[in-house]
Amino acid sequence: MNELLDKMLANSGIEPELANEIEQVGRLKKVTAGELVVNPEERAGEMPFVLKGLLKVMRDGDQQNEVFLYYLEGGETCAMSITCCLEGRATSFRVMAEEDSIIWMVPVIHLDTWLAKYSSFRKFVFGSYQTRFDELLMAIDSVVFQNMGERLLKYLLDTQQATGSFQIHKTHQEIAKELNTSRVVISRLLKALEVEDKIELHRNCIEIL
Amino acid sequence: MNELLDKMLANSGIEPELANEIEQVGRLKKVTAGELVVNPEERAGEMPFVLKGLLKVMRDGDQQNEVFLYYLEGGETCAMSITCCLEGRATSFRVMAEEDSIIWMVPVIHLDTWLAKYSSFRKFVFGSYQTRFDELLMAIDSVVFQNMGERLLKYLLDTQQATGSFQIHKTHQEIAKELNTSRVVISRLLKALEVEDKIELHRNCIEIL
DNA sequence: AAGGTTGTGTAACAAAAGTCACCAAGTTTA
DNA sequence: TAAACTTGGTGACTTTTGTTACACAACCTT
Repeated sequence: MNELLDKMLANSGIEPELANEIEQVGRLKKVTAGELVVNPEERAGEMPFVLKGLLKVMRDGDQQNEVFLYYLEGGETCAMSITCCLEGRATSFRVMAEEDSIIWMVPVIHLDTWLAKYSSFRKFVFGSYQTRFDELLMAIDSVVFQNMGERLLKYLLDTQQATGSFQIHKTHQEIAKELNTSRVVISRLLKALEVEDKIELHRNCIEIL
Repeated sequence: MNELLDKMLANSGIEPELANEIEQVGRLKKVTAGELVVNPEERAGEMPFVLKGLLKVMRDGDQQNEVFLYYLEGGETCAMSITCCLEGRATSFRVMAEEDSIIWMVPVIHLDTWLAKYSSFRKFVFGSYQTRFDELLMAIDSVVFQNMGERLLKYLLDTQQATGSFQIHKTHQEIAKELNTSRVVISRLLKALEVEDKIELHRNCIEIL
């Protein structure tokens, strides 16, 4: 019935019986680029399996500021959503669709049962946690140990990696927001990267060389 | 036999049967202030339950730099050690004894069995994950959204909270290292905090007012 | 084509953070 | 007790990052 889901679950090492259960209780959600997937306000109690597309996870600050944490690609799940839903905590982070995406939303109610029953599910969930911890730690690295120029380059390369395209269709203003700095700073540093022949600048588009 | 352990496990909502198993397979480890508890090199495959004392978790950079992430107090466990051991990954972070501490070390081999068998253990482990995620996110907040003066104050207050003492026995150099900056910067900012009557400076000791 | 909007480049300046140099007061060691 | 070392204070300076202001080109709308 749902090819994408079957494929993703099989790839994640999840056994057919559990895959069937996941298929039974979940629902398909399609989001378009820019749309909010997990709202910090509404605690939907669902865990997202990314089937196709690209999501990005952002951390919100006290003011209107925010910072990019990492991308969630097809086949991945959002570990923070899991614990967040489980505990009903309101830790403020946002998951947004970076591209049009297809997601399988599963009520977290079933989590405990599956964890008890399926070793493959335990492996999957703990694997997700490990990956997310790594991503968060790398986010910390980049903020603590790198200067803005290095952070920017890393961001561009991460984006290239996640989207698979060497053309990044974002404005300087958008990038500035994700790195929690100002547009002028980004323009300046991008220009420097262009002089170093690492990128090429066009309107609404940065090309990685 | 081991009062501290029994108390901690009971407080964590772990049922007697599991508590008994944990008691059977673990070993007691005493560390003195400054000692390394989890070495990024040696993958011991053990999960630490902090019974008494205070540990701190640091992230190592590429160079000799490092940054403080959070404290682990009595009754807590190190979620990162769990996944790290499970997956055999070499994510570079360090757990050190901030005070003389008593830890119950448990081989991670048993984790999967316990997760399948005990709902209380699932609750405990996921609770730990949630707490650690929160701490990491707060670490990111403080680095991304705050300036060095605010970070320093937060660090002092966190330390006061964790140790329970209003006197922090650290040199400016040590604090500088934990915040990945230089001694001069810390001395300057501490002096500013003293002028604002938020702290009082002594040799080898900062007093929170 | 005119007029508005958006995106980018850049200069000039301000603030924050990092560096270097040196001094002074404690502490330890010989 | 003198010498050596540790710790902290401070001035002067540099670098990095952030801010303000403005010019201009590309794009869109009508």
